[in-house]
Amino acid sequence: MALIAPDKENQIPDIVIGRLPVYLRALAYMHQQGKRTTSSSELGRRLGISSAQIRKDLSHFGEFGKQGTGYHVQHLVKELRLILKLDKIWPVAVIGAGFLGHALASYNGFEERGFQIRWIFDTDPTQIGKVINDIPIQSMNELEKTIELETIKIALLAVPAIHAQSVTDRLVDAGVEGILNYAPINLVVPDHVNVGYSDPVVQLQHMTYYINPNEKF
Amino acid sequence: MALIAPDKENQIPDIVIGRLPVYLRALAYMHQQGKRTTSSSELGRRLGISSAQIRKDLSHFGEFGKQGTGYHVQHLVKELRLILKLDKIWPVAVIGAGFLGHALASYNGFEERGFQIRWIFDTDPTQIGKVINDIPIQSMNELEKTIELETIKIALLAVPAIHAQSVTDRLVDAGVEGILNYAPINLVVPDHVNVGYSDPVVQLQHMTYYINPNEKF
DNA sequence: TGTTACCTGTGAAATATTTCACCATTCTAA
DNA sequence: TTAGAATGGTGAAATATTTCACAGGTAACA
Repeated sequence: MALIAPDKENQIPDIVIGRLPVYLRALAYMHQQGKRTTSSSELGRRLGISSAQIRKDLSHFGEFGKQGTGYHVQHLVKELRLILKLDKIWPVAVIGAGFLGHALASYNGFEERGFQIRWIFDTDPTQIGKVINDIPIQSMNELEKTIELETIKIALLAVPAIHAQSVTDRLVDAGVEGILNYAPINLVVPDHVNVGYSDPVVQLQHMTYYINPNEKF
Repeated sequence: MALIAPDKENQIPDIVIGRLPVYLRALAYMHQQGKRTTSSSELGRRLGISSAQIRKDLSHFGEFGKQGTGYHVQHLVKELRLILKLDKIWPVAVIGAGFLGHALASYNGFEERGFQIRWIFDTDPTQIGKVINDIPIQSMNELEKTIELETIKIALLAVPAIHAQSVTDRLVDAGVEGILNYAPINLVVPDHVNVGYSDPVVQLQHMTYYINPNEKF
């Protein structure tokens, strides 16, 4: 008599989810270039990934290709956007209006890929009220109130490392569920909150392992 | 008679290398806080990683801890810096002097972690000659000449996506071996060149898979 | 000194991920 | 109509990565 797993884990590996946005980016680019169809091998060549991996990844979500032909680019773009819940625009808050917060708020590449920066917060009284890319900088005093009122789910965290954890705690308490952290520090958050990290130094230090420095320095 | 592998692969997994900078960052932080010793379990708790993984990772490079006691923070920091070749400062070039290039060049957190921004390049004639954080913006016409003369090995790529691949080709031809790419596009490079990617949208799209949008938008 | 609570480093086991290899299908062109 | 080349989906096999679990070793303290 076989024992049946009561709650068969059938969830898709996170590592697979993490590749989907990369596929989407490449496919959207192809679409923009006027390309109608592509194949797992062509996509793999562009991304430096094996074709089998791409097919296997996509197979978790359905059958999107056609044997002999490949994938219809526009269709696959549409499907990936649905899977990643990008059929609506996600409103996003930027926390911190330093150089980096300014650069993020000024970047116009978010919207066509599913996001819109709608709020900017800072503590500096001399910054508050200034406008970046049509968005007025708000006081951090209004953080919780605004997050709850607007049900903001995603924030870009561009504050000094020393304040990153305390601001994170405030964001989480107010209901934020996704944080992209630019401060060079690890954040502690509850399980239901997703954190992404962007620390250029971490990435550079990863590279230096493989590079031989020259004698000059 | 045993067949002996002629070229036994004994290299350390890249995924392990990728975690070392994160360990280093946390340890340097502890050191700054005045902490003398730590343990794999404490470090793991902070980073959301199992203690076994940390011990296993470090074991690839030697024995740095002491049973019953744990790790001497300052010592482990020193060892990790050696492993990652951070005992000297790596000079770095920023390509592109837009908002992002400006933010990168203005950031003062590089130096204490092993890097120094020393050059900034842009095509815009009205930008050339301007100074950011003591560094004058140079013309892209001087790119190859400067890279070769100074033997620049690492570059931060902050140019529009449309130019990213062609600039990359120039960097690689001139001798750059590590590129941190901020443009939302995949780069094709030879095997010996290391590329890191930083695209906030890719990270946000990864998160949205796990977050339920609210009804408001 | 004896006892207890902690630690590391590490083989072995358990999982997770990637790759292989092949069938069925599609398209092209002779 | 048929042959040949290309392609997706997918179990099975191969690899890679993580976790387990325990033999020492250390420190603190009664």
